Amino acid sequence: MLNQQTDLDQMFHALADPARRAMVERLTKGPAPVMELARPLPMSLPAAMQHLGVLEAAGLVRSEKVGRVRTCAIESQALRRIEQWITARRAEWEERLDRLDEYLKTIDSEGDGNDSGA
Amino acid sequence: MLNQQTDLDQMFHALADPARRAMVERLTKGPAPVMELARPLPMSLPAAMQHLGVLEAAGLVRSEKVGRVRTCAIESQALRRIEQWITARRAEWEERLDRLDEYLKTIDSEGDGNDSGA
DNA sequence: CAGATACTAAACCACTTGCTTAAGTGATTT
DNA sequence: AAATCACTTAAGCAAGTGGTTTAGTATCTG
Repeated sequence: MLNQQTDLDQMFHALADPARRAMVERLTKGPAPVMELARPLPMSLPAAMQHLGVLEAAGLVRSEKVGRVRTCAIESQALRRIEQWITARRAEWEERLDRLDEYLKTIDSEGDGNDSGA
Repeated sequence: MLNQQTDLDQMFHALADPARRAMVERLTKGPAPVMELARPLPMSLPAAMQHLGVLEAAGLVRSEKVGRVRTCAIESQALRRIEQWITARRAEWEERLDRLDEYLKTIDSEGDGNDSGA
């Protein structure tokens, strides 16, 4: 529970790369071996493996090796964590706008038609 | 519409740093001058300015200079863009689980009451 | 068992990040 | 006008990133 900060760091960082987002997008359609994740990417297999490592370290993907094939799958809870952070910010933001709106209405009905602007 | 890829890269990257997320969190409470965003951070003012630059480049924050004070505010549409990407992935993922569930039910009712479970 | 397959590990290198300090600019206060 | 304030720019540097190639390790296949 302590280092949620670092968790978010890693998750956002992991998603800040098109190759890694492509992997995540592929994995939302179902599990896949490393080979299949790497094939469409314009880079060598070791490079793709490093990206996969970043996704796993961030907790966005989990994988298991059976025989010589490592099968990867998405960890949906991690995505939810990011979603929550963003939703919280938006909620705060929208609540603020609501309060501002209330305040403006208060001012509007406070005095008579006195124009104190400018 | 073209470089949405790059947009997402920049937005996720911008949020992958605790100093920058702190700035965003502060700004969801309302606009603030650079000074106020920089003060709580454990770094020099120029360093904080660079973080702010990353947020602006990503379109998450907009700012305007009046006199010698630059006032910053959040750009809520950008947050919504990220939220949409994540929500889309989760929707895809959950839809897949639903389909899988349907499929399993199909198999289950295919034969008679044969218990094939563990 | 020879050879192909699917990763995995290691060494390396160009480039970018994330700070720093020092100096500069234009507004505002005294 | 002089001093202060709130940035802004620039130069520089240690550390990290994102790729490469090369070589190695277990599987499978014939």
